[in-house]
Amino acid sequence: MVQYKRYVDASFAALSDATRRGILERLGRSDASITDLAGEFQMTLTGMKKHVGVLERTGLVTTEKVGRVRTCRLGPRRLEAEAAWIESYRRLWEARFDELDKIVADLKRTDASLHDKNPK
Amino acid sequence: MVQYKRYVDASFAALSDATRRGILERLGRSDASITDLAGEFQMTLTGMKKHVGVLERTGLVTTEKVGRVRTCRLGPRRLEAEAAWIESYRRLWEARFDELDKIVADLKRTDASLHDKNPK
DNA sequence: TTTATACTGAACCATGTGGTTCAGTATACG
DNA sequence: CGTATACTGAACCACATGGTTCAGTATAAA
Repeated sequence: MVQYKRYVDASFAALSDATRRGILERLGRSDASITDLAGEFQMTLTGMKKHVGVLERTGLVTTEKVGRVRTCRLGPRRLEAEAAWIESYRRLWEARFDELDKIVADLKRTDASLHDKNPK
Repeated sequence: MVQYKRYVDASFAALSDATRRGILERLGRSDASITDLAGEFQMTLTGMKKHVGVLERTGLVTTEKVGRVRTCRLGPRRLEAEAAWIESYRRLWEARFDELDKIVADLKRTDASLHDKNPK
């Protein structure tokens, strides 16, 4: 459970970087080597390796080294827990604002009846 | 567009901390002061103020100070862009793996016909 | 065997993060 | 008035992040 939370932490953190989101989108089109990715995102190999490492640690990317080249592909994680958290938050948000609407409506009613009884 | 990306960056970063996700869930139940939140999440007022500041900057929380107390409530942002990104990623992931399945199927077919022509 | 390619790791750097303490300010209460 | 409450800002801390350079190692190609 704590472990679960940490995974969500790590995934959201991984997604908070535009380059890493770009890498995921890129790997959605086709697999790529570190050199490919470094070229496309204008970064040193070392820099790209680090980003791939972050994505790999969260399970969003897997890699395999054959000869000199390390091929990167989308990993097994599908952001289910993250999608679920966001969806449940959105429902919470709706519920909360419905509730506030009700309170506002009540206030308006009270206000109206005050005006009825005590206009001024 | 760049600005849009930065907002997504900031939201995902804000969500990468379990305490901040907890604060959002808590505020979904009812509004709360900094003192309330600091007590519930066992943290100093200053520490909590910082978390609220992060959430406020991303629009996930709004606050209003009346007298001595600052009341925090859920803000206008509903994580639409973030939910959309994750959903589109999940579709990409499905498509990519369907494609890989097809490749594997092709390989199996080729392999089978090789066996037909050249059993060994 | 030499040379070029592809990656890797260590070390460094500036900046950000998640937390603290301490010293305030502003407001409410008696 | 004096005192307690609620927050705020500055400063500090250890550590993480996003990037770099530089010096390797391992493999492929000529």
